[in-house]
Amino acid sequence: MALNEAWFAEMEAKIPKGEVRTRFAPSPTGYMHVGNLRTALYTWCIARHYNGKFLLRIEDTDQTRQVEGAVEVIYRTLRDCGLDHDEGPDLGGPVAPYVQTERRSTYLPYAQLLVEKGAAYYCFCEKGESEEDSGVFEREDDPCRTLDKAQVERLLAEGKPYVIRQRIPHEGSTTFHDEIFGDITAPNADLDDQVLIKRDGLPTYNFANVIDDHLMGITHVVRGNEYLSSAPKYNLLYEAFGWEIPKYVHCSPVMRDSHAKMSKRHGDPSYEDLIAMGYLTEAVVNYVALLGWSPAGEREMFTIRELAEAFDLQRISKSPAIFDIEKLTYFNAEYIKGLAPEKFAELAEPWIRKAVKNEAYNAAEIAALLQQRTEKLTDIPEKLDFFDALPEYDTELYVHKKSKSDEVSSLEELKLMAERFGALTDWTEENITAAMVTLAEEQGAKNAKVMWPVRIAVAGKSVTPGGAVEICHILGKEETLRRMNVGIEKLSR
RNA sequence: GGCCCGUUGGUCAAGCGGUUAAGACACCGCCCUUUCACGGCGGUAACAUGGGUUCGAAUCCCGUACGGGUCACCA
Repeated sequence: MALNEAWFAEMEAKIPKGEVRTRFAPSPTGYMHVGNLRTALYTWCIARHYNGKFLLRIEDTDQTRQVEGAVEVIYRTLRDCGLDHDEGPDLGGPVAPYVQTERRSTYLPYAQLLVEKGAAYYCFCEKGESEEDSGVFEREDDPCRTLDKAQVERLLAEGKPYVIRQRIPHEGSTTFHDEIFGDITAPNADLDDQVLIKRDGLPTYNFANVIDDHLMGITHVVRGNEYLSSAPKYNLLYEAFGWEIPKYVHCSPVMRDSHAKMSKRHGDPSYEDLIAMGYLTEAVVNYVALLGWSPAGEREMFTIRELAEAFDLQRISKSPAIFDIEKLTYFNAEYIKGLAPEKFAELAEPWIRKAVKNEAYNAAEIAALLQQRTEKLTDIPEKLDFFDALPEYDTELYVHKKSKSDEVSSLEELKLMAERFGALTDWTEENITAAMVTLAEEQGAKNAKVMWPVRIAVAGKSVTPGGAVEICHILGKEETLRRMNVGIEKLSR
């Protein structure tokens, strides 16, 4: 079959030049794991750092692994994280389409071109025939490797199913350069004649990637380092075509422990899972950026824009990083503390209302107590369980050495405070504070001697967000007095 | 098994021939404080291992061990 020179020229002509172009090229599996997110982030950072373009390409050449709604998860995650793309299936662009199955017709001609150049060959073997199953380590030559042109033409004419394989030299070695790992050399004899075009006519990942990266003008190929060992084969492909080799950036994986990567299979959280677990997007992105990359200074907190600005390929680490949810939690707490109070109140309200159904209790006021002591939004409800109903509690709680408080003294203080609270006409925090402080002063005691028992009485637990003043204020005068009387009764027994 | 890659405290990591081997999380202690937190201060804790090279090695070279990747018509 004759190759269409004009068509190749047309494809080449479309390739944008003179700018940094990176791409995030996920396979739509319906699950954006943390490692994926990090790869996307680094890829985006490179593009933004150099004022280049960031593209989204969907690699869906595996027909057996299509997942409903998977592409939406990708769009949603990228959007939520602020990883905006300049070109993609939804936006179009100069080198559209951006979905590999929609580009299916572009791969075969390139494979044929390779055959023409002698760098690939048709293989008519049955599936697996020329391939050993794992466990056998000696590879024999594919018999189709030596088929002559006439034989190939005849078999093709017969309509015999085929794949196209890359013809790897038996001799010599291939060296490629990786931005992170440096120069890596592998003996050609260890490389297999990988399939380029599958029996179903679609390209393999390895082939589609090279073709698309070239045709889309990708300058930096960022991906997981599981591709490190196939990189020599990509180089051979680029060289056979006479194309410029992009910069390779192979990132080491994000691990769940020292042995295994983060994975859905092990039940490790995806980006969306983390959000459901009460983590903030900004915290997740910031934390994930620091897994495998470190900034030049000592600063750790970065907005996504600052990450792009600070990003430097040289500072990506070679070794894998274990995902530590404790440190993520720390980042999250920092981000929560840094939120504008109104913003926090807005985010916290649904969680507050999970525990506090009584609308009389002001959510914004409760949020104010929570903000400085919340690590994850999901922690909120359990902190507030005492608002709707005073829990059963033991009078032991009234004993607190540091406050010089015990059951006997507490009974006294509660009685006196109940009286004074009862006399208050204006239930403001100032007045509540003043009432308690005055009593303490009169007794020549520390404020805690009064405040401790009051807080225990109104909350029924020793650990609460906020102190006696805030809680009493939110509960209101009536409920405060009622709870104090419950305490007085308990202590009188 | 071949090939490739990696290895600094429990974790993330700085370091790129001369450092008392940073910093952060976690942990522990102290201070602050109306609880718990927050915050402040301090502490415990590391160069996988054996050989070289060098006046000098966490940094360079080789071996070993351990871990990971890859060897699919999956990506």
